[in-house]
Amino acid sequence: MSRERSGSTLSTRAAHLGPAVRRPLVLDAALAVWAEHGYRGTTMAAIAAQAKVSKPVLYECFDTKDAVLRALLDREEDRLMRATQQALTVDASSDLRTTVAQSYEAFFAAVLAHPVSWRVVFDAQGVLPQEIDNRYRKARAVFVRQIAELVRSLTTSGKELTDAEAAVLASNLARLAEDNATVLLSDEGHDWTPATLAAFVTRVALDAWS
Amino acid sequence: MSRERSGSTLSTRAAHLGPAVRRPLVLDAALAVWAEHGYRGTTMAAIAAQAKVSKPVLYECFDTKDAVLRALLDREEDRLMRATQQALTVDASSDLRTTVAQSYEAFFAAVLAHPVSWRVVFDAQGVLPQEIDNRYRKARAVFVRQIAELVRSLTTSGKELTDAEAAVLASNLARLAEDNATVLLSDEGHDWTPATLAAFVTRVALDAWS
DNA sequence: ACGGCTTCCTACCGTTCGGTAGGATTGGGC
DNA sequence: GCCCAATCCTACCGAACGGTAGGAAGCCGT
Repeated sequence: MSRERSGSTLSTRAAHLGPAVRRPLVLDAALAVWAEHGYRGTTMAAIAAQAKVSKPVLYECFDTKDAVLRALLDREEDRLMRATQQALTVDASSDLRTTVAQSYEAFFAAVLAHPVSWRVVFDAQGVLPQEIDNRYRKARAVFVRQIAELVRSLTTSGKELTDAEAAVLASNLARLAEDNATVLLSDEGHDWTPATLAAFVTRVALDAWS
Repeated sequence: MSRERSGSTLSTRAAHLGPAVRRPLVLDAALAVWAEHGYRGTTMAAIAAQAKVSKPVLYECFDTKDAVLRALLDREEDRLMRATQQALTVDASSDLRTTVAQSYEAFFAAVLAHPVSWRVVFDAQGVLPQEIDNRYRKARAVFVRQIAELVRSLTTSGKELTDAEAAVLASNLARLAEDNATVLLSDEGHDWTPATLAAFVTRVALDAWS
C-alpha cells in the first residue's frame, strides 16, 4: 500500500529534452518499473515517476499505454534476438545435434546477460494477483516433484541422474505436457490424438533414458 | 465495449437457494465467464450476470474475489488431477518409457475431456491486453517456424519428419528453452551454466534424432 | 393470515488507472 | 532585455472495478 510518488507532485522540474530525446529514457523507466513491480505494477503513473517526469510528458512521447508497451517489447525482444540469432543461423557444416546445443547455449547466455529483457519479453510475471500466482506455482511445484520422484525411481541403474538433473528433467517433462496440450487444443492440432501425441513427445523427451 | 448486463438491473428475480446451494453455481458461472472472456474479463459483475444473480449474492457465497478464484482453481485442478493421477502412480512392473508415455496420454486425454478446466488452471489466457498478447504469440510463432525450418534442414535422411511433427518438435524445443531459462534464473539454478544446461537439454530433447 | 427470518436486489461508495485541459516555466533568437 | 515557441507540471475527468448499505420480496411456522 505504500506507493511512493504515485503520481503527484514532482520535487524538481525535468530538463527540456523533447519527445524524441526522452523516448528511450521513458522505455528505460518502463523496463525498470516492470522489473521491480511486474506487469501489473507497470502503470503510466509509475513509469512517469520512475522517469522523473509528469504523465503528460509521457503522452507526448507515446500516444497510449499500449504504444509504450509495444515499443518496450520491440526493443527488448530485439536485444535478445540479436544475441541469439547468429547461433540460429544454419551452419551446413555441422550436424543437428551440435547446432541445437550451440543454439541453446547462446540463448541461455543471452538470458543471463539480459535477465530483465528476458522477463519482460517471455516470462508472464506479475500479471496475476499474487495470491493466485503463488497458488499456481505451488501446485506446479508439487506436480513437478512428483514427476521427479517417478523419474528417479524408474531410471535404470548406470544412467543415474543427479538431483539437479532430475529436477530439470521433471520440469521439462511437465512443460512439454503443457505445451503439447496447447497444441492439441489449437486450431492446427486436429491431426493429433492423445495417443499419437503422447508417443511423439515421449520420443522427444525420453529416448536418452529409455 | 458492448458489455451486456454489466451489473445493473436484473430482469427476473433469482430463486431462494442460499449460499451453500448457490456456491457451486457461482463457480460454474465463473468458469463460463473465464472460458469466454479470459481472466481479465472475469469480473465480479460479469460472474454475477452469468449466474443471473446480483453482486451482493456473490459476496454472500464468497467473501472476496480472490476467494472465488481460489475455489474455482481448486475445483478445476482437482478435476484434471483426478483424471491423470492414476496414470502417474508408479507401476513397478513397467519401465520408465512406458510409464511416461501412458502418463502423457492420460494427461492429454484429460485435457481434451475438460478443455475449459485446462485453460483456467494452466493456460495464462487473456491476462494481457489483447494487442500485447497477439504480439507475443506472433513473435513466438516466427521463432518457432525458424526452428522448424532448421530442424527439417538438418534431420538426417531416413528419419524424416512430417510437417506436423516438425512443428510440434520446434514448439517443444522453444518451450524447453523458455523453461530452462527460467530454471537458470531461479534461486535453485545456480548450479547450472549456459553450457551445462544446454548440453543437458539437448540430451533430453534430441537424442532421438541425433 | 401474519410475523419474522432468510435471501435477494437496486443504488451507491472509494479507489485505481488511463488519459487530458490549461496554465506555468524555460530557453533560444533577435 | 524581450518575445515566442517548445516543453513541462498541477489538477482534474470519466470509466471500470471491488465491495457495501439499506430496503424489498419471498418462504415458513404458527
